[in-house]
Amino acid sequence: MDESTANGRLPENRLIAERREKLRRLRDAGDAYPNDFRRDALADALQAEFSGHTGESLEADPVRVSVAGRMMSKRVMGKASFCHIQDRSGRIQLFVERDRVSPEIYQAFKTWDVGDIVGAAGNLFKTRTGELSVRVQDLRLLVKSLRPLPEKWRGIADRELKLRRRYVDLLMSGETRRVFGIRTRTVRFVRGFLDALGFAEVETPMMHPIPGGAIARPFATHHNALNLDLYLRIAPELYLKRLLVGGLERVYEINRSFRNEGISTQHNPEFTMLELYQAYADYADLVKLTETLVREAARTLLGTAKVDYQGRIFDLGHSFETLTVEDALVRHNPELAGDLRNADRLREACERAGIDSRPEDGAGKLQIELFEKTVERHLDGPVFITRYPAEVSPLARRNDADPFVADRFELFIAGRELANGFSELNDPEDQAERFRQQARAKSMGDEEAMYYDDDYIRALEYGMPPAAGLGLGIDRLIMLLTDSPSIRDVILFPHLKPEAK
RNA sequence: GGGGGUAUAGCUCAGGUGGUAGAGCAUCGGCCUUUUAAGCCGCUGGUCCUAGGUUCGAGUCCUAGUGCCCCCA
Repeated sequence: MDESTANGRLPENRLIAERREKLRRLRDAGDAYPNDFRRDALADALQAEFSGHTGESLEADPVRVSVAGRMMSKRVMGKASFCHIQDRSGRIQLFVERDRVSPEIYQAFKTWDVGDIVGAAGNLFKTRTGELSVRVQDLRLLVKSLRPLPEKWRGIADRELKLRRRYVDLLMSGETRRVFGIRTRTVRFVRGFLDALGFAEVETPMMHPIPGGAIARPFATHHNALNLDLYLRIAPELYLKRLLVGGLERVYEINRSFRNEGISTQHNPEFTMLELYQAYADYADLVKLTETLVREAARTLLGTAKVDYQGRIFDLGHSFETLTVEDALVRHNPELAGDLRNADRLREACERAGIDSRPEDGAGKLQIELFEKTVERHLDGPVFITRYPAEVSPLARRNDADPFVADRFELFIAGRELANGFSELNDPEDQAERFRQQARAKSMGDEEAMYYDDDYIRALEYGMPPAAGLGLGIDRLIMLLTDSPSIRDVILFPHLKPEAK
């Protein structure tokens, strides 16, 4: 346990106090935090280029390098020592000899700690065991680390500490670095994929006077100067569709959105989503686009369309199955065949399944409640579920032949919703009526129901081109690609309760 | 919201039935010029998550709480 110091600064223990004393001596000797060291090589590039060289060739044709990084191990053997430094690319070993760097520097080196950041220059060579290393001629301490790193072999085992001190986790865990490397490259892939199709990346407000675009509870905030209540966005949808009205025709936003809901292995209060809108396209076009995007993401990031997730293989290489909401419901609730739009029968089924329903819920809402409870987790997929009830799709276009349903789909993989898309409702009068229904539901206590958005209706009244839109959970896609069981594993700093004092 | 698990040294973990709190790594001191979980010798280091309770005595048993993890809703 950390002890508070008498002067009320950071909690300290003996190890930190010892390092702080070393820092004090460094300050006395000069600049303790220099920023004039420059390296000319990264560890992995050196490994890639010179690991294949023999010791003899490196002696005959010396390669001088400057490297810098955090000291991750240190082995002092009398008048010579080894240590490994880690930079953003990987690790390389330093060989430090007293009589080469000078007795003074060697003596100082012996007092440095694992975790310190150092810069070194010297010639590459091969050790007796064949490891490419730097025979150090110049060596400097660049940053004194005051806090010890976790135990070198097992790293951080405490899950909470991994999340709270992600900076330490990133230093210690190659697996964590792998996951976030894939995250970075996935986002880059999505941008490249959409840019190539002529989509424009845009940024829309995160603070909304009227939260909209999804069925969810918002976070509230306040603008002091304007004395205005605002909400953190639950989705960028209504702003992106205003851009369709504005003629942008193909837009996307890789957006952070915020939903005031519970936290679980599948939910973080803030999460990253892709939303895109394409004019002169319908939901079937976006089914194809979604399938291609997910498949090519796997191929690009993993080199294969067969994704190993939590011990099971999901093959994204074949065309994905398609199933309607009602067919899926009957598959798992055969007794409902023929009664899928009978609200009374659906309500009975909901009660049997332990679902609380509201008296005002119609057949569509009840269908979806039952779907989420009895069907979703069985959807290994990849499978597109289509024909969602219009009642639960207030922003989606109705199906021409069957107005009970909307031209909407969701993609499920491993029992989880990964994407949601539909043909957009661009009839301003129909949209106004759907907003009125939502507002009624809100006034009757449905906290997730939507607000009536006047400006959005006004935008539609100018005329929004026929279009389709898609939302895709980036965090969930990355969970799939990195074989991560929890959303917290793919978010650098997931939400946690405040640290206990 | 309900159930289960977990919390001990800086880190990773042991601590049958209640009886002076342990190991490895790290730190500190000594030896060691090709090691790589380096090695050898020696010394340190603890609010046993918090608050109550039972008891002569609690890391251990009981109650409540808190963080984290898992399952269910």
